[in-house]
Amino acid sequence: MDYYIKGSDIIVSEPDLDLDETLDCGQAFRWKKIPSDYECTYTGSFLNDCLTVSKLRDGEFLFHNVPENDFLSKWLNYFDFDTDYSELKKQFSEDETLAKACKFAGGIRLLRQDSWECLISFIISQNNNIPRIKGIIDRLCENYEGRFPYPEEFAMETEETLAYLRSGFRAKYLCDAAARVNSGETILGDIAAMPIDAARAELKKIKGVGPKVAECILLFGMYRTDAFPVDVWIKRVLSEYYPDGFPAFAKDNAGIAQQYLFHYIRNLQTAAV
DNA sequence: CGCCAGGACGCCC
DNA sequence: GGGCGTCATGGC
Repeated sequence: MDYYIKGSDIIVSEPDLDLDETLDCGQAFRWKKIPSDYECTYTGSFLNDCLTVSKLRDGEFLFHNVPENDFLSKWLNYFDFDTDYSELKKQFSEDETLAKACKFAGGIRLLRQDSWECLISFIISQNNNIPRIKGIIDRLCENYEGRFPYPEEFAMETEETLAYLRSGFRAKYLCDAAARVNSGETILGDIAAMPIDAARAELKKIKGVGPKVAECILLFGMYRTDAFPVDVWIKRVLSEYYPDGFPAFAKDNAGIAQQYLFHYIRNLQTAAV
């Protein structure tokens, strides 16, 4: 990744980034594609921090009105710009199916999101579809002036006060999660540093957090790249392409490989196989 | 109208 | 420890 400053903006060169594939692939839910004079523009947030980013051309992006300090301290990390995805994809491509997946959606990057925001977001995600997940999170943030509520704020909510979310049976899970985090019974920063099986067990103490959601929090909210969320789509991939198990060489970055595979299998009809 | 959505829980055996 | 009905809500 290279960047330079142009007025109040930052221009970023990064061949291994596609905004659609990265910001609208089901790992984050607060990014919106908005009309603009550019080929593609997204606006969204990460906790309190808002950003508008446009594609100028393949591999070149405009970060609107971002001070260099903010870019270096927040967005560089959020977009995982210090990781060489070309190298990762090269490693993955030893495997035939992964090679196809990387070729199909090579602009996916793993966003380094906030663990608290991920915990809430992926509790909402269970047995739900992406448009509705986004709607619920939109209503939540609108209620907090467009930002994501802090644990101490969310812990004040009850199933009744959360009715406006229309999150259904998940409201009681959200309350339990907020109460645990706010009381210190669950310390997400500590969990992020635990051996992965201990971290899984600790996350699953939260009501509404099962194997899949725990894995998503580890991968998307704690940058545990060895976490491997298995949903119906990945189950299909595993049974069809990896009956003898997932390739061991990709184990440390299995979660990132999972992102390519998830996108690939979901769009298999449009992917030139 | 029924079916499904990046699942988890509670209860059953 | 695996199998199964149930859980709100909304888009199709």
